[in-house]
Amino acid sequence: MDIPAIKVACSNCNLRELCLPMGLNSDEIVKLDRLVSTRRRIKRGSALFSVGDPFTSLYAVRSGFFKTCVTTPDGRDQVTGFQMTGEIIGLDGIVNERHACDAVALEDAEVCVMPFDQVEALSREFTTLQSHVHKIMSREIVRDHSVMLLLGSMRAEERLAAFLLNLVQRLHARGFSQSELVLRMTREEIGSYLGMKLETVSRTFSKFVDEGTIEVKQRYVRILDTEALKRIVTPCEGD
Amino acid sequence: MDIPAIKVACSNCNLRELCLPMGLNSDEIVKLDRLVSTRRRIKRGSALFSVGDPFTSLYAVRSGFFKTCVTTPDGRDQVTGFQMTGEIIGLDGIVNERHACDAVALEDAEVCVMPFDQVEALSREFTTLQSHVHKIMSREIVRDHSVMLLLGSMRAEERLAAFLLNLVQRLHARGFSQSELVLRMTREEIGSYLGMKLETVSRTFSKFVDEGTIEVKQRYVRILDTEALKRIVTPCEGD
DNA sequence: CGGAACATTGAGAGGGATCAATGGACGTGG
DNA sequence: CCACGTCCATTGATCCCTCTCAATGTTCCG
Repeated sequence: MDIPAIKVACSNCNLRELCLPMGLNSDEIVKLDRLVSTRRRIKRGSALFSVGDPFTSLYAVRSGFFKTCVTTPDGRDQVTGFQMTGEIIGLDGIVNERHACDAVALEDAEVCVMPFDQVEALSREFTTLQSHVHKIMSREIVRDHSVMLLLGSMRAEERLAAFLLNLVQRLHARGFSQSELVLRMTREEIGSYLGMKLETVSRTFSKFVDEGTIEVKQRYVRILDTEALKRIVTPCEGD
Repeated sequence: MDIPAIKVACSNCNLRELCLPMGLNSDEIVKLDRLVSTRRRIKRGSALFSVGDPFTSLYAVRSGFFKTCVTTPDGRDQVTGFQMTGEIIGLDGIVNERHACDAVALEDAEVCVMPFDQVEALSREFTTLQSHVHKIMSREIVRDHSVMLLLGSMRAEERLAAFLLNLVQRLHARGFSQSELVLRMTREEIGSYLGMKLETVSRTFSKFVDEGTIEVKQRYVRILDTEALKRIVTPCEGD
């Protein structure tokens, strides 16, 4: 191979403050480099893994945007999450050594492949990584619980407002605007995630536009009044 | 203290096939004994821990029945799970070193306290436990995703049917009947978990009774036609 | 026995689903 | 460059499932 080996390494990755190495010291990150040896490119619309695939690795999103979804035997499916840069995909596969959901790229994407046996070996070796892995899994559990809260006890407007706020917050942490975003998913995918039909998603967007809370042009969304969105999510702060 | 020290140990616990030690060999279980040193009794209606409490330990349910729930700022709450004998509570606390939900005993209960720093230390020491802890967390994530599917895309009857089937299945794994159960939670708690109002839960029970699928007498439920329940959850097997 | 907590059932209202039609954005190929 | 098809989004009209409000019944316990 004459292709100059681009060093695939956490230590020189500009995402290290968002990704697995977050909070590790430079010494520890160098050890991590042993773990992340390969990258994988995923085309828009194709799957990083699918239900039933043997589980071998966790994946860190390096670029692009993913959705994960589960499917009922009768074909309905539920988007369980959207993952952006620096987030970890694949934790669902650990229990049964097979993936329990599909992970699909919503735009051309690249992930760092982290073979799970190596993750385990390395986290036996040094405490910081061990703690880190545990926190990543725990964070996912807490996130899932807040989605359950959303699905179980919020109305359409509250769900969409919470969704938008969550998205901009995560994008902001990645250096993007606090008030503008481009949705990478369709209305139907948003609806699936939020437990509502795509028409309801669209109508709710239109409602927010009418109220002057946001501007929408297809996938582009501009938040004009963040406070209004927050009030929708939490109707009576202080009650 | 004159109270004879009852040995608190996984190695002589009759739940070891269901609980943390599941699948470990006797050698490894002896090591686990170092970890589980104390038990704690929780009265019906009181909390094992609450939102915001410092996180120190995971808990294995030894007897009794718990619910975990999260709360919105405006007071609505969502039951995120029901835990029975052998199941692990507290994983939500790992990320922020504070608990993110309340865990409340639905009947007088007893838990084994597993200080998390010791869990981490021991799982650095031996691989089987490490793998086990990872699987327990991953199982929780997969479970949460299936609850999201339930909340996001099922109707009331499907939700309740899925709930009943899940409960009896878990109870059966603990040696109880496949067709009879006593609910430990109120209609309101079931409703909160399933994202529906208590009246709807009650009505749906009545509907199942009318159809001859189950018998209900308050908290006591007898399943007369398991297949019918399964058909409700998966309306068109094969479509 | 009386009260509190929990459960059932009814009647009516409403939020979101469903069905359906239209319109815009984008990519491909002529 | 425009035509065309496809995918996606918007909007309207109607329906229905579940919520809400309300009354009654049951169980449990002091």
